[in-house]
Amino acid sequence: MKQVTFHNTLSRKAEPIVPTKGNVVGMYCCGPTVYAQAHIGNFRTFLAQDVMRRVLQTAGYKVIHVRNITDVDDKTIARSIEEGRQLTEFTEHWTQIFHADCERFNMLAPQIEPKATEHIAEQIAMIEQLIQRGHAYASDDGSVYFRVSSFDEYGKLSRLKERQLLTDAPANDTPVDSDEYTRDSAADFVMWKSRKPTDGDVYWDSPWGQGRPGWHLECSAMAMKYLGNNLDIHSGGVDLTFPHHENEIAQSECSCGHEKKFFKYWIHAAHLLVDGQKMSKSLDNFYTVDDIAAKGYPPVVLRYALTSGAYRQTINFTLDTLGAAQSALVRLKKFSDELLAEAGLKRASVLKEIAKGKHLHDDWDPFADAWKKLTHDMNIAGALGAIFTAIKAKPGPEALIPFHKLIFALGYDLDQVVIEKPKVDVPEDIKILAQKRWDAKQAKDWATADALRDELAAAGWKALDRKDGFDLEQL
RNA sequence: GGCGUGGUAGCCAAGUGGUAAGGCCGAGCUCUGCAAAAGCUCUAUCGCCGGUUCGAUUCCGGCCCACGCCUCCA
Repeated sequence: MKQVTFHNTLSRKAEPIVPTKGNVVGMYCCGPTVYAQAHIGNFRTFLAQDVMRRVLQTAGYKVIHVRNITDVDDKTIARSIEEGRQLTEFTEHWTQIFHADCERFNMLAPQIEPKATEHIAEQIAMIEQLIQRGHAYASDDGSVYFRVSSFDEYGKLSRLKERQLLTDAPANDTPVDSDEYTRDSAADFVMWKSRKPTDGDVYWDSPWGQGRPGWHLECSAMAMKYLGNNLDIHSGGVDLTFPHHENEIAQSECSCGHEKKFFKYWIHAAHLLVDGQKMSKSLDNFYTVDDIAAKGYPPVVLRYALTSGAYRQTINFTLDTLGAAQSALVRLKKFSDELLAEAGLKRASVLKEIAKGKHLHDDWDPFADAWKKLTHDMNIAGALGAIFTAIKAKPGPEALIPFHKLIFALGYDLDQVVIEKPKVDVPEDIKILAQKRWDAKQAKDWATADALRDELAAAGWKALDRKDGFDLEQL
């Protein structure tokens, strides 16, 4: 039974994943625009995609994971010019930081990570096909637009027809970009943007003159190139449903003469709020992995906090949830440690085997319920509940593999979990007091020992005894 | 205005037409001189009002509140 279901935005229902081709699931994820460090909201989505992939792999599918890097757009160009750096150098810098963050989160690296700037030819070819088929037109200034009215199915993903768009936008909302005026219809979107002074030296030659690709186009061209035969899953944040994904569908399906459906399953992750509001720098609730790490929480704790809620539901992130995540992870780690110690195995080697697919049997006992929850539209919260319930029943050594298969699927790097409190520098006088208490204790002079404990407490310290000594903790 | 999501214990959060998983925190107990650790136990009638039903937190209708999207955005 390797059935995995996900909620498909196209049908608005949870559907079992049936790959286009055999046992291979093609999975395209809209990746980051590399102009700054990704924030935890971005990672909420990327982490959901990572678990999605891990669940599919654990179920026995071979996943081809493609995640693009958007390395040319208004923001990357503007910021790089601001900083006086070459676009490639600038985007390379942020790409590296993105990769480092992904690693810290223990995310599986996509097998293919295409960059927009390295697929200009494919994008131009797609535009040419669209023009040929009458779905696109060039304007006088050399920009090319997709003619939305030429595609009957436009809007099928976001249910555009059922919505009444806000049309009376304030006058100053009208884009000043010259190419915006030359569109035949307000709904038409740009696929090729003619070169502007604000683009600096960023441009490519094309049949329509110098310019650069529009944002929606790269995903279409690269997804078709790398997953043309495995158009299974396409995912991203909810905000991409419209217009980004709608436009991708239009471009892609029209470019091939409607021979192919551009992806069977569209999966969207909800947004993240911080303290009940949208993250923003002005509200001082804008966090990156570094910000959370600086507060003493390793990335695995943040990963837990960002993934333990339903992926299709907005989560409200607060710093308090990190404490809960930390404590829960400690329990998982302790359980893992016990099982491994009993079996005389190392966590890394067990997980490595699982990652390689060496334990693809369906023997999930005693975690069958947890796995079932995980494969049913990725119910991570439900799965965690089932895991803790199973742990409470104190299962035997047979739990080792199923438990670690779940840990693999959830992607928690338990080695990052710190069970002991970090050692802190203890002032000399406190050390002396504590030593005196220890000596009194050894002499079974309880009265003195207790008095010294009180003194320590008054100074803000607490002694934690071990068999052969003591640790000190700040109150 | 249109479309959509959510309101479950102090906090976070699953779930189901038949009297509510789990995590965190807190409290009590057990166990160790004390403390810590560990273990055990305890804490909700599911926003409000109607309806359908033998029975609804779960279905339907209305209302209130919060939030998201409506062409920059994970």
